[in-house]
Amino acid sequence: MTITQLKYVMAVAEHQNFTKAAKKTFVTQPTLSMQIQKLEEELDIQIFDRSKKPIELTSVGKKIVSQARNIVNEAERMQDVVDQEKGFVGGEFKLGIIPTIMPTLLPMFLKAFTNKYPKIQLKIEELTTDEIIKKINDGHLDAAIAATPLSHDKIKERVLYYEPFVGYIPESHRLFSKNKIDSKDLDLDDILLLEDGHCFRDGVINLCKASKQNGGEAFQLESGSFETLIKLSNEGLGMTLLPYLHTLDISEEQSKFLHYFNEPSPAREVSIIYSKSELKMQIINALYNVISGVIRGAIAFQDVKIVSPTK
Amino acid sequence: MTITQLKYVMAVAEHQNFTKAAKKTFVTQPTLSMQIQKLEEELDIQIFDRSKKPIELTSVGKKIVSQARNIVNEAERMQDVVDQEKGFVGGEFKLGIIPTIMPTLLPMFLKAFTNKYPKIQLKIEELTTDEIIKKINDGHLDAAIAATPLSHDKIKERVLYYEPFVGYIPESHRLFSKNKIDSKDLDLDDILLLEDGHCFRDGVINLCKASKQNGGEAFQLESGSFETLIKLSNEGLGMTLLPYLHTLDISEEQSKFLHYFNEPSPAREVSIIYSKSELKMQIINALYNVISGVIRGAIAFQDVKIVSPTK
DNA sequence: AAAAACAATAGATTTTATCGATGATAAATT
DNA sequence: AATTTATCATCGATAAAATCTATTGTTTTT
Repeated sequence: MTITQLKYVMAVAEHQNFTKAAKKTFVTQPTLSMQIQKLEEELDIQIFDRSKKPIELTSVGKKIVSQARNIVNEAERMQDVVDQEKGFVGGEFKLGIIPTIMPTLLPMFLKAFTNKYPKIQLKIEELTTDEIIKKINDGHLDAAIAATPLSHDKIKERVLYYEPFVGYIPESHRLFSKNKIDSKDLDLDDILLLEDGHCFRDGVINLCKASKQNGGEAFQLESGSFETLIKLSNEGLGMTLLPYLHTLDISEEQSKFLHYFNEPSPAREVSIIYSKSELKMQIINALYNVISGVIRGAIAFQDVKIVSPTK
Repeated sequence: MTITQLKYVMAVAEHQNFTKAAKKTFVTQPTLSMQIQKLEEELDIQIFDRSKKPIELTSVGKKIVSQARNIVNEAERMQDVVDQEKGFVGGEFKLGIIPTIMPTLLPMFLKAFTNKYPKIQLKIEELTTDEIIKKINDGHLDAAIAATPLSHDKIKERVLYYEPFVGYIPESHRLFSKNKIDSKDLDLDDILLLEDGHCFRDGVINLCKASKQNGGEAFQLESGSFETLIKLSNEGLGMTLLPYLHTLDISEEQSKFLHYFNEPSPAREVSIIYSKSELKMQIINALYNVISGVIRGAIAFQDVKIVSPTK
């Protein structure tokens, strides 16, 4: 059994196709066939069911792939051990970020980060929480920034900051006169929400449900971005809730519509999350340090009440 | 990097000698030299310091060997995965657990274990340390979980975790005002103990005796379970000491009576123990891996001072 | 029925691992 | 101080392996 064979098995398992897997691993298809056959022979067990079309893992095969991932992960960590000694932090690092965090957080830390760690090539992808969890588990992402807690047993979470919710309330709204608002004031019926799939939407719904017993009413309006929500709100179609960092680049004249919550303010917990296998921990630590550094200057500490980001 | 190379490195590290390591790995010495050089070249780092006269590991070398062991261990588990499927690992396995570990540890790992190894039928028995030793020696137990070190010459021990002692101190007690306690503060006269026969009792007694010279005074009160000790303590009859895992399911209101020790905290060493004959090692390894896995998430690493569990 | 897709096989080639022999160096012994 | 011994590195040869190209045999799609 060689590490190479294990990588081949993982590639074929992933692509369900020898030819494609061969391209990905930069060898020819017969090489994959041979090496995988050799491994199957050595273990004396069938990893793939080649009668199925597309090719499938046998039940043992799934366990073998899972164990192969363990081995390969540990093997890759060897390079980390060496890098650590050399003080070298670099290489490619794939980071996922959920859409409601991406546009505000990324510009805050990206420049500082690439400055401090010029040898790290960050590949950043905007993904939903569900996609992130999948990609972290299969190794297509090294880490991600998302709203937590997710309490997912294969994923570790490290809290970066707590981001309060802020109300954006047009003059026409019943709550406009209140200086500070309270979660008890909220009513799902007149809050503009993001489209389904955003965990921030789920957070808002959880927040409203926590105080009142709302049924499953249809929501009036939904949109894909906070910018649109603000415009709709300006049209008098209802209030909306924004994550705090989004309120920082709202224009002077519109900022009078911002209404903060009484403490403890509802907030989302934002964490850097990564696989339990703890690969590339130096880079994750570097990200953690840089991000929590810039945030320290942007979000004043306050008493918050965390809102769950899941349905 | 190949698994073979890692095994070579481990062998040389162990024997501090290429020639002997070569014999153990059934290859010639030049093979070892070459392969280890190749690995050093690939990682671009020196693993061994060949100027030292028995050859020595460099400081990175030590870390590399440790990581190599991780990789090789995971690689060897691949065979377990296959064996399990073939029914090689399975059947009955008799595990003994001492009473002060059973109720907290068992629920933590049992489900995960039977899930991962459905073909193993665990038969678990609650036994005292003395009974366990007897039953391991005569083959009535395959392994057991107990407080160590026992230094029993026919029994092997493999440490699972270190479990700190935690003080449970009622308001009426002289130590209640101290935030963190110290073993020097302890006085056997006002500590509630388990009944004779529990090694945790002996651990506590050893801990107290280590700091003060107590005579053989009669102890005020004894009980068979921590739950009772806590109740007695709440009645103001004295403080007691609990193993850390027991404190995890203490009610919110009572948790204010918990007082942790200053580091290095006294702790018991908990190990899986088994006969030197090393039968059914795959299952023992499986238990070790699953348990140390769940514990890693439950007990934060800290500096501890091991308390002997024997009279 | 023909074409396309896909994995297995065969044979050739390159690469790699290992071996035996030897050389270099440092410690141990005489 | 000279010699022997122990120990690791190096060299060239060889056996083993991994990989490649070309091809065959199925199965699926058109």
